[in-house]
Amino acid sequence: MARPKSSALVSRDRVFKAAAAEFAARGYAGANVDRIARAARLNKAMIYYHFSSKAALYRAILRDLFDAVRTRVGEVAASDAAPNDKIRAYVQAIAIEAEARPHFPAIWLREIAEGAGHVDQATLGYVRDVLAALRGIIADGVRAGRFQPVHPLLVQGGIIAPLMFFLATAPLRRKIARAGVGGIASISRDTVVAHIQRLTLAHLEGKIT
Amino acid sequence: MARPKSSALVSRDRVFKAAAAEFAARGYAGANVDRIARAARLNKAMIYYHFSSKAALYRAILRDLFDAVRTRVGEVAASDAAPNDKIRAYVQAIAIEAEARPHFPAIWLREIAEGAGHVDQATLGYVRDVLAALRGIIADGVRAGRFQPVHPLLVQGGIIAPLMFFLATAPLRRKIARAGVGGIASISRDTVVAHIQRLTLAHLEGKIT
DNA sequence: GTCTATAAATAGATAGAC
DNA sequence: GTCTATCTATTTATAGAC
Repeated sequence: MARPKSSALVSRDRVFKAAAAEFAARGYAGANVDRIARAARLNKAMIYYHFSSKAALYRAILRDLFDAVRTRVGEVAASDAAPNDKIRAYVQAIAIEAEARPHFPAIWLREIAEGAGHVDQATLGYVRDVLAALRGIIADGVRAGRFQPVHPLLVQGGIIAPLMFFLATAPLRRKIARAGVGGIASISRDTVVAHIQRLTLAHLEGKIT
Repeated sequence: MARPKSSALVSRDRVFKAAAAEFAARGYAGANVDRIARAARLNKAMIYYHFSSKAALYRAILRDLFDAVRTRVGEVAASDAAPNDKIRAYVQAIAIEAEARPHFPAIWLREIAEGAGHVDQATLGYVRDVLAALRGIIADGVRAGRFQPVHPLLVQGGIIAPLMFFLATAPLRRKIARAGVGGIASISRDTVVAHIQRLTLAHLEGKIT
């Protein structure tokens, strides 16, 4: 069983999860520590017992998020798959970590909007590692004569921006669909991931004029 | 000269501009009415004189933004250009309106993150019109035998998400570049727009497997 | 139209008991 | 580890003078 020995872990984890949802829904400034406490079925003081401040709590969530992506993306880059399969896996890796964290898309979008204002040095390092992994995959493909030498950030933006857009709007699209507007919700996660994989590979393989 | 007759217009406009910058930088909840007033070289009471509340001020900014896109995109759809040129012009239209409003990308990203929580009925109508214009352009292309019948929202997400990502991160990328990391800032607005135009057309023309 | 002063509510953080 | 009570600062919004 994954049951922690100490109840401290349970309570800390409850704070973490509740805070992630609150920050995603309302942003850093809009998040309310009291509301986080209520959602975690605890009181405000417990939040400051586990985390030193609202800002530190938010930074912990950011670190977890980018560390997870860094780890999984690093595994993809280190594998011995072919470059085009690595790109497919790279897109999947980000989608998987995003799905494991419902707060991921909204928080990511907000940090972009904010110029990464809450990102600390550790997290910034993770972001750099992610970009370095992608750069490595592209370089391999170029060496193998399969990819064009395109700018990694252009590739990264083409992957993560639409992916986060579709994941973040999924709840809204379902709501609109329920309100009677047909068709808008009928784009599944798999459709989007497959589409982004194809588009990214077409770009890298120079199939786009 | 475009000089307004009454100074009221000048002051209202100063509030509007200062508020747009504040909302973009800090989000709705993080925005501070006093700071908006200082930036507008006015006092807080003047904001409530021109706009009835912080929420109403924000909604006015949202409406202006989506109305501008709706108008320009509507002109593109109504023109007699070929479908592929209309798609290029559609991408350009959004880029142009975004550049005319430095606050556009950040506010758009935040609204997506928030599930369009501040979007009122009027603004929602503008969003629908934008999507309808794109749907029309695609339908024309399909009738002319030039486009595949792809989902308009998939196209829209593929255009606007990366576009807003690159526009929103431009200041941050410049900052990182100044701090010594080379290469990251070297993606220009024109490069991004051209890239998105090509990718979108490749998608619509079925050039992607 | 523009300002100062202030009301009223909210929210981050801490003290201290258990 | 967990709680209640509270301090303190901030912030939206308004009253009322000029």
